[in-house]
Amino acid sequence: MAIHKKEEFTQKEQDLAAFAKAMAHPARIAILKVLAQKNECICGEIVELLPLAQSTVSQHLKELKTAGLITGAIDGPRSCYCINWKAFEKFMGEFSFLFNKLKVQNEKACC
Amino acid sequence: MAIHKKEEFTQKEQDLAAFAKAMAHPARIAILKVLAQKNECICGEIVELLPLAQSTVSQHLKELKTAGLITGAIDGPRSCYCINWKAFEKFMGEFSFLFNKLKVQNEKACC
DNA sequence: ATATCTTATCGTATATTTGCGATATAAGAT
DNA sequence: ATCTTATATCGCAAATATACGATAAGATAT
Repeated sequence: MAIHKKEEFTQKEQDLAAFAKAMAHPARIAILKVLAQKNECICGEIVELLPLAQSTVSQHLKELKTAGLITGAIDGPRSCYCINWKAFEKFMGEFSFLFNKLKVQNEKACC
Repeated sequence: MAIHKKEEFTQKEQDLAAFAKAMAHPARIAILKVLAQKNECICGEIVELLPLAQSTVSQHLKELKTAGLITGAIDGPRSCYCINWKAFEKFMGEFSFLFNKLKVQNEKACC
């Protein structure tokens, strides 16, 4: 790859790609699903639900947190995570804007 | 990574992750944007619009096609690509179902 | 048949991701 | 202070992704 070319795209393109990347792994999808279903913020419960080592789950949580998809707070000896609904809304909205809106106009694709 | 663990997740989780992965690069977001904006199916025009070599763009197109996000057809000496709106609708719908629906119930997150 | 134009594929270098065990950190219990 | 419990981080190995030039393949024109 030599030199990254990612910087040559627009900020919005990079942001959408980063959002997608954060979800581009079944483990992270599964984590988000758990967090979405249980209103209570979870922590080590996730480790038990996933077929992965604790350190690996922690790494995935960190990635989701860095991407802004979830929030995390320390709760005594354990950590508590929640979905960041606002970030979700923002990105889903942008995707819809980019594609669904255009779809209405251009439904008849040529191939 | 030694052994892939992806297979240990549900098919739906894997599918959503694959969909997200296909969009997890600004170049592919940019390609989708171009295809969404121009109703005409494009080909080498994309190469001119992106800051990437022709072979790299071709590779990204292949990934999008493999993921089912775009369709491709040979048109004389050139290739013609279009967005697969149905796949888009399907995946966006699943994301909405997974997260937006739940959001209504659980808006008051604890962190 | 040859030349040209467009796109796909191959080979390869480098960067990033994924996963785990081991270890650190931090809070609470004994 | 020490032990346990929960979580984060480090270090490493293996797998994937990214990018490009070179080359192949296919269509059209000369």
